[in-house]
Amino acid sequence: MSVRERKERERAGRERLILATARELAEQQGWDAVTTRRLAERIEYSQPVLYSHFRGKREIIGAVALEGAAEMAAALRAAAYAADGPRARVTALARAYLDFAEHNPAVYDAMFLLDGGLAFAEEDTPEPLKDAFAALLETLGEVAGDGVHPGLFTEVFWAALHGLATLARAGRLPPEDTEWRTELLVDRLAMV
Amino acid sequence: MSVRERKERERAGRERLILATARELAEQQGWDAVTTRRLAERIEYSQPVLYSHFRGKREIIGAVALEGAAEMAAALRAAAYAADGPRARVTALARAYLDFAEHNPAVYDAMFLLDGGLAFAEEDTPEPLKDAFAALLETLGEVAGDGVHPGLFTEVFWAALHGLATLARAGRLPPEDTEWRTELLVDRLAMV
DNA sequence: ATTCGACCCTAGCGCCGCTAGACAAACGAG
DNA sequence: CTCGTTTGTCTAGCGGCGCTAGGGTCGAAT
Repeated sequence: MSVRERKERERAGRERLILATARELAEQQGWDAVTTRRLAERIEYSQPVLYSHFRGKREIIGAVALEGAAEMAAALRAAAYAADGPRARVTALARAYLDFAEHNPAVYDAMFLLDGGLAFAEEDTPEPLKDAFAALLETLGEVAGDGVHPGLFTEVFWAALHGLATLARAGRLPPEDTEWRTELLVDRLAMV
Repeated sequence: MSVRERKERERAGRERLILATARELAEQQGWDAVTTRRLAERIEYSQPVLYSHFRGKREIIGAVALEGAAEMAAALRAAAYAADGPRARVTALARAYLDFAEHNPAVYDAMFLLDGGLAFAEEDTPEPLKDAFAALLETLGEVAGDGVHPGLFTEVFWAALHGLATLARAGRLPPEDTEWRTELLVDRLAMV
């Protein structure tokens, strides 16, 4: 019986290794560089081993995205928790969101840009994704304003953050004004 | 002399054919389906012909993006022109933007999601891109609010629209509330 | 000790973006 | 009109991609 347990442990460890390696490679050289061959070589196994853990590359991206969602949720909650008052909380939340996107571009792409085969905005949405949205909702819900549905407000605020994050990272917005853009967004959207 | 002109005309026509075919294929089946082989087959030439017009697939995407930018600028101006008053203009602009993204997803992706090898927010940014931003600026500049730089405000508004467009299209936002999200965004961001 | 099954690897399929080199058609010079 | 030469296009192929079939190895259970 213990033999089987050891094997399961080893298998789980290898799965973590695959994901950590994929993520590292993606952050270093972009997702295009994450090929099944390179990934297999880095973990020192052959390609088919990857397919005994994941259906394919999509599913690997999806798994990294879920990891990232959990981390992002934690980062957002930490930032909001450390700030006093609704207004400061929203600002801290926005900064934390944009920081996460900037410092984990590959993970952010896995979550929101690439096709990780994940369901969104449906009942079978994976828990970490729902929880990341919930983390936004917790802070943003209290500044939605009278008569505005908190969920809807959170969606709009999130979309704005997402737009800023992706356009900035793609070089489509001048980098120096990030802070002012964030302030303007919070100023206008949050009813404080 | 007229021979050379005829050849140049034919060549330009073929280039338009390539772009139109690429765009059509992308809208029908997504950019992943736009392979140089398929594209060559559809235009009834061999693959290398493509490379006599464009450096590679990137440049084809970039060319489609520029076409799209010009179209989008025209659509935005038409919508803004047809509306009366700043507030109505902004709403019309936002709707036009989101409509364009929804009805031309492949072109929108070429412009903002994929790598078309284009420079943004720099002095050598291609004219159509600058003009599309200008079209936004024309309407949004007048509702930026006192003391807020119109360009910065336009960037923020644009980012919000971009976020709504991409998240909605990727199925990351429930589709039924699009109109309300747009209204909320305009309500809060525009100082009317 | 032998059987058996889980596990992993080698090899290969059909695709991709892209390019070298052969070849034909059209041109300009005599 | 003929004959190089240039221009244009095609066939064929390179290396790499995601993914999978099938065979061999090695440890566990009997």
